[in-house]
Amino acid sequence: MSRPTIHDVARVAGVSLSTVDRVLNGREGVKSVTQNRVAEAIRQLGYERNIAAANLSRKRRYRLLFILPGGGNSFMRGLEQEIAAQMDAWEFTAISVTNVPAFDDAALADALRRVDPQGTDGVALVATDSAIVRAALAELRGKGIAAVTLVSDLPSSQRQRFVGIDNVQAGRTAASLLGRFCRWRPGRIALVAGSMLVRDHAERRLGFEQVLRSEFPEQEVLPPLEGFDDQEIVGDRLTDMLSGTPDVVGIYSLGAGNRGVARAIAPLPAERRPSVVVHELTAYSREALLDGSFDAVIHQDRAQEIRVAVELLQALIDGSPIDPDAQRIGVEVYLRDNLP
Amino acid sequence: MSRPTIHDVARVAGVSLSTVDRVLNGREGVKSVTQNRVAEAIRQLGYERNIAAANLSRKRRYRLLFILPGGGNSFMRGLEQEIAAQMDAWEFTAISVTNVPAFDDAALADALRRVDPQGTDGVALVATDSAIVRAALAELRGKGIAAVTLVSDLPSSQRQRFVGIDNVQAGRTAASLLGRFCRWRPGRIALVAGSMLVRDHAERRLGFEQVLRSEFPEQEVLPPLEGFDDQEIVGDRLTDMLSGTPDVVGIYSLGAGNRGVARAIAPLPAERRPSVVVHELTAYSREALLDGSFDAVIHQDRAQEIRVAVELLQALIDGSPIDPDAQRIGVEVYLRDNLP
DNA sequence: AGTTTATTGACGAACGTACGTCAAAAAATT
DNA sequence: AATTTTTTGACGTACGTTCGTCAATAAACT
Repeated sequence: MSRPTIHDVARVAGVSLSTVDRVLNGREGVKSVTQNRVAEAIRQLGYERNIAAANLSRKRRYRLLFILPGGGNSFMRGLEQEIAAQMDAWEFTAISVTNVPAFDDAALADALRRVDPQGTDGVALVATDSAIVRAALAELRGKGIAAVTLVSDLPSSQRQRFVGIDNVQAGRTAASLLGRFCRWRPGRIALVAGSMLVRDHAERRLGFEQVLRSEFPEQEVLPPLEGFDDQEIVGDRLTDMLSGTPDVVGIYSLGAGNRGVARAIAPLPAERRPSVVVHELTAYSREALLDGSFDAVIHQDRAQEIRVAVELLQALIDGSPIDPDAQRIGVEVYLRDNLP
Repeated sequence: MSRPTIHDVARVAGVSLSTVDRVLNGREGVKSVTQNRVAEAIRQLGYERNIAAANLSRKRRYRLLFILPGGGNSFMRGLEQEIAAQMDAWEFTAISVTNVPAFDDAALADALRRVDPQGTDGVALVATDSAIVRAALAELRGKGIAAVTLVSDLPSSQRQRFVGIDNVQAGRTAASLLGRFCRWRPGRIALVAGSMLVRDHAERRLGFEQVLRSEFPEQEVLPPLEGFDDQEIVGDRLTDMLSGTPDVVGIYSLGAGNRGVARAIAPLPAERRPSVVVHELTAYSREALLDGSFDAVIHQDRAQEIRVAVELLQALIDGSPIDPDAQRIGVEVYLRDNLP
């Protein structure tokens, strides 16, 4: 009736509890014939480890470290809050957070080198793309510490996984929306980026232009306006552009600086108002959706990103199997009417 | 360093383990002064129950029953698969599934009455709106069995919670999308429903018309076409309508019958093709998004619905507190480019 | 003071697993 | 056959909680 236990496995395999335990936990000193007997009993009974009991017994503590960019980036601060909020939902897991200056690869590499191998089992970091970070990451992994990248990936490094959205897909989705919003309205489309030096932004732009070119070839995309994720700069430059280019019917803002976008379009008369798609659902972008300044927001679920990162690190530390589906972070679309 | 246990609580409160246990589990026979002392110690230490250990000890088994409409409804079959898939992810929980004929309130009421009060702790049902179902539900609850409605609600009944999307919000979202897709293209909008007797459909229509009337008043909505969730009927009636009404620029299909919608629009020349928004992401609607027949799909996450239903029932059975946020099922929007 | 009742404590077994120690048995080596 | 090595078993303790029993104490009644 109830789930089989190691006792049942031992009985069926005709061995002692100790032997089952040795097999189960990969300890040495068991003949392969016996191992097979045990494995067969497990298969036959459909035995599954009771993870709760196992953790209870070994009193395992996963000690994880999150390394996030500091500064006023509201997305990162949101992530931090999310970690704090989930902190005590994780049994057997202690999470600490370190801040490093944003876009500073040397500081990040330094932080990685400083990680205490005795007191840390796994690290999640928001990567800055650079050779010294790759080197520091390799060093970290050499000490036997698990590592995943979060939000921003670092390909061809020693990081074991990446947790975050597919930014090309995000850009494609924005194009898919904006293309449809503006399909029957002649005009051009403006792109507001933070900086093309940031990997995420470059990928989003790529995806956006892919789809717009192939599916909405009648729509012209203006060259991207760099706003360095600063609302002042975004506001000023976009205001400039809009006054010089009266036929803008759509705006895609693929970085931060949502306030700047809102400020630039506010003075426009209703009939000239372009359709606007931005990134990240926050208190501000939410308001802007509700009052009609923005049409859609592309979002990534921070809570889920943290959850997945923690679960992934736990699995990597244990060497237990990983479900590739469960790791996916979806590109979410919010309009005024399906806000959570 | 590690989390406090009941031992710590007992020590700090200056009482025995038994007393802490009695307070924690709401057993009687503890003076309220002592209760307060214990409560204070808990607060002071930030003690949190170790649920794994608790469940391990009490070897609790939640025995849950899901009652779903039978038949070929692919959404319901998907739910069933989801239950099967999650089955062994739930420790201490045994789930069984019963099918009843769809839209048959007598059969549903009968199934509810047949529930074995000894072998069942909680029930999740897809409700059919009817008085006899309400009566059967009240009877069930009278036997001390927890009950939640799933996907389709039954307001003002004894059901303790509802798990599913807000269908008014779903309709609003569809209108928000379709309104924007068709904003600069003169024409009318067609509505394809299953039947207005079904609560979900009625709510979706309500939300759709709310938003379209208020935000896109220039767009005219045609009276809804009833397709009874049958692709043949939907296909035929929609084909008819489209030939008689050449200025249809948007279609919202708020029930099943997606294949019928696709069939009706297939023969139209590209420039007359309307924007199409439908419900539920399935293998078919996915294909239709990819080949451009459909523009957007409004979706509800079946896996999450099952997960929430199970967790909710567990909490209701235990009488433990319920996090209202965690129960929410979001109205998801999928385009060709953010498909999972 | 004596009696009843309410409250508290002490204890032990159980849940399923981990892990360490020591001895017994089996196998492999001289 | 004697010895060493490998493999296995037996057993105990621990993890944090639940739950039941029984005794001890405190408080509330005659």
